[in-house]
Amino acid sequence: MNYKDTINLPKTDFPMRANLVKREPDMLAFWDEIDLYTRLREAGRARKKWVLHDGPPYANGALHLGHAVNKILKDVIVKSKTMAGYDSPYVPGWDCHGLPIEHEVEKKIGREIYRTDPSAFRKACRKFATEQIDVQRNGFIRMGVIGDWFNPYLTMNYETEANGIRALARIMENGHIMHDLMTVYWCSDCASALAEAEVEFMDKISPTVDVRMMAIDRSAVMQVFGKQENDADAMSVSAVVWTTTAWTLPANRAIAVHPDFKYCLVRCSINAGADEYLILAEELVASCMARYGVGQHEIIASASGSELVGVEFGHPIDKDDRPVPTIVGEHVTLDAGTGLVHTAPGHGQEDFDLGKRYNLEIYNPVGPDGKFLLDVPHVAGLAVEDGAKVVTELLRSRGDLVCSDVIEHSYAHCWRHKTPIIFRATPQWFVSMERANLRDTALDAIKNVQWVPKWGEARIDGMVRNRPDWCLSRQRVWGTPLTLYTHKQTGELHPDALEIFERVAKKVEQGGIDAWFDLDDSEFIGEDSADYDKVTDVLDVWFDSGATHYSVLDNRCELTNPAGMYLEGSDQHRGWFQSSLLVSAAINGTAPYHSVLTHGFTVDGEGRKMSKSVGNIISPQEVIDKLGADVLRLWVSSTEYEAEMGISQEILIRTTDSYRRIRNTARFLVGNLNGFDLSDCIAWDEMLELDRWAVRTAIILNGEIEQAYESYRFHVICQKLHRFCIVDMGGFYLDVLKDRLYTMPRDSRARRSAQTAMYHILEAFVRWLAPILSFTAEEIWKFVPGDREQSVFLSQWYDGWPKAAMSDGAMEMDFWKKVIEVREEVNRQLEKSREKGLIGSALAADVSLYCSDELRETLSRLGDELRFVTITSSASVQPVESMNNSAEKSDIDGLAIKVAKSEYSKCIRCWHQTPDVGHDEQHPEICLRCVSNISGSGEQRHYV
RNA sequence: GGGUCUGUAGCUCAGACGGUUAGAGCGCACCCCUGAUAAGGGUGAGGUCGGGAGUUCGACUCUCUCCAGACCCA
Repeated sequence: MNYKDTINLPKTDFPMRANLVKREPDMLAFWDEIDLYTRLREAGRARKKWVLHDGPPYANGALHLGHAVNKILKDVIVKSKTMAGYDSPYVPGWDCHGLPIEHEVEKKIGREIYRTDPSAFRKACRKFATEQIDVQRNGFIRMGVIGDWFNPYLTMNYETEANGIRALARIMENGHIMHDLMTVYWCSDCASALAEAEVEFMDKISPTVDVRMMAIDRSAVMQVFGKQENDADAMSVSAVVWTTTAWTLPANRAIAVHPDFKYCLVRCSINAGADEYLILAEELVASCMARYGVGQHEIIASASGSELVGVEFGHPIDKDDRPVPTIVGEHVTLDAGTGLVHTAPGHGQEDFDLGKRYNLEIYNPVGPDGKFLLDVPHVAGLAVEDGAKVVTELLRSRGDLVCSDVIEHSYAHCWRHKTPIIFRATPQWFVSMERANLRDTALDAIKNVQWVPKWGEARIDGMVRNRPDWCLSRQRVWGTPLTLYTHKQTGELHPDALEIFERVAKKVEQGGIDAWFDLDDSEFIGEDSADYDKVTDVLDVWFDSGATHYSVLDNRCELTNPAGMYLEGSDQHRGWFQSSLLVSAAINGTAPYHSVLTHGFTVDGEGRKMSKSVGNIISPQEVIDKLGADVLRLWVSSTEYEAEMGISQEILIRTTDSYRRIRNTARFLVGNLNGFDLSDCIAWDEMLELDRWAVRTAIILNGEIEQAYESYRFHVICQKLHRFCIVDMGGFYLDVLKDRLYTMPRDSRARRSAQTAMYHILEAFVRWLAPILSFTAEEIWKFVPGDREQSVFLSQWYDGWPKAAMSDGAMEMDFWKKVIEVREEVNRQLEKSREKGLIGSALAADVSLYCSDELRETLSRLGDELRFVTITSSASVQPVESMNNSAEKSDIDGLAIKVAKSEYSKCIRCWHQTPDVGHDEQHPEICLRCVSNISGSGEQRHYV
């Protein structure tokens, strides 16, 4: 007789080899076929909503790991919320306007069209963005992210564009918008402002000038230096400033000094003239004297920069007509020049900031074409470079040019024209942080948000507290327009500004942002168009995305504002979280989200950021193509996301190992449930104790996992899952179970009991996996016995546990805990015997346990079934007193163990070595237990 | 230079309130099994908790400082 045929081995079509790379696309096709996203929405109709609002990735470029981390974390959360019983719609978005796309398009269709036909240019941008979205969408779908992929929100959708305009209207209505000057990079050839990204630094040879600015009140200056008027000998006293941009001298409005530097009063003769006093930084006196060609000089006195503050000097161009104050500038250095810095607030960022701080005039006499305005004396109509020459000559003729020279330095240039850029203070539109208390409103709103991790709150709080007003306007073409009209003479906004927003929005809804640029002004302001200028600026792209709670959440009925969660990388505290907060606070006075979760950036195995030059970049595509999306998802989920997320080949190998173990555990469960029907389930009271332990263990873990999903601690889930597979299942329960499953009659109570437990465990297990290992879970789902939803995602956390299993089972659990400890000690002794060559398989051994009374009482409960726990041919419990010296003490008090090689022959069916093998004439090679199991009523089990 | 973080065995992670020989799984080494088999089981060796200083009877856990790394600014 071939006893092998009488054994119930696991059998399943569920493959051991995952072959995810091939199988995952099939699963995607399945989800597509059953229209999973729609089915989920139908299923969620009556449920409470929980909305994760997607932060729109920029619609340009290949997906990198950062994208993958972000979208997968979102997907895990949305899926877990769905399985927790919420309706959790996910509408992906894309950020479509803005500079990077303009640049890409410029590369494709050339630079000219941008200026000659902005309308065609915008069209090309729209087309480009659409193509990029297609590529990125496919990538995200391949990762197993479930969402409304073919009905996403795009910031360039006509309706979204229109709603962006309306959002701006609400903000203006609430008094947050202001018009003010700000310095911008400016290219005279482009005749437009440049974004930071359009500026490149190149070496440039610039003329430099050292300019004398005469003290208005000589005696006051002398006093600062501790000198009396009569000490001065009536010699002139001047500050000397140095600059590489002589053309900015007409706009001079201050001299900046460092408060901590020492400044000297130097007596010398310049250009063979009469002796005079110059003020120079102490450390630079020598180099200046050398540069000026002065041999003899005398340092008369010195004073600190802070003492000089407030002293007035004559303007370098306007001379006596315009006194210029000395102010504090922390940015002043001693690298070059004189230590006294010519400050023109209309022509530089730092100068502008100082100008704001000291309430100086922000004077910009240079037009968009890079030429001086016609009302500027001396240089009217000249290009700045020519202006510089005229200014220099003027200074020379007046004797105020102390020295002129050239210098080679790194200077900002337009990346298109390679022309040196200039700074121009130009009127821009701002969201004011103070005008209508936006800063305070936002800071308050921050307190009402749950920040995950907690320190996110301090981070964004600090940023909002210290940020400047938000400059909204950009001199670009591909963006949501600032739909304003200003009066040609007064510069005032059109009185109907708020209504105009709505008029424009209506048109934009029909024809996109081009409606604003292309339609005649009379469409919007009728006859007034003669008196008003249309603002042609577009909005900062951060406004587009920052307004999506208004433009998208408020306008799609499946979504909610505020959202349940925003989730992005930690760079977005400054980016999207903040722009969204400010827009929402400006409109509604509240945050647009209940919670904000941030994750770290991906880094390599050494914790360094990924970069081309280091060559440590791993792309999501590469992982998916080699290992599968589920492995990528497992990596994302098993990595703690609060700090940096490390990835390397080794880490991916470990992740794959872990994946395989999880998969095989599922496969073993499935294989042993082959042919199992729900009607085969055994009642809780009828189940063997070990199986009840297993179910209770799973129930405890189930609670922990649900809790971990709820608190977004996915790496903990991965650890617990893995440990469960290895320690609780493979290392104990399933190993012990094999004898019962394989050798007992197919439909025996004991075997069905095991299957009942395995069935419940599998039901829970597949759900634990689903949010993370979505493809694999769905694959397993089809192998779980019983009728069920078409997709695991249409189910919820498992609650089909036997009712009685939920009751207190602490006593039983304690008992098994002890049994497991004993088993571990037995294993240790078995291993020693193996090392000695005494046994190989544990079934070759008989073990004797010499126990204290207490332990003996515990273990003897299992009777003859103890041997199934130890997986040995026999396991006897003896009193300690009967122990002989061949027993080994264990780490457990009151337990010693003796292992002996069994002398009985091996039952070829169950492999146990027992004295009764061959006692049945008909079955000379097997034990009586097996005889009963194949031809009798079957053995009885109560515990194991 | 500033702000917000991170640094526990080769890898991924645990370690309220400071208090016994710092835990787990993987990997590794060795062994077993061949009825989960491109699987499974067992045993074992690995950290003094980034470095240093301090507070304390006592610190991985508190303070300071240094180093390395990340993000955001300057």
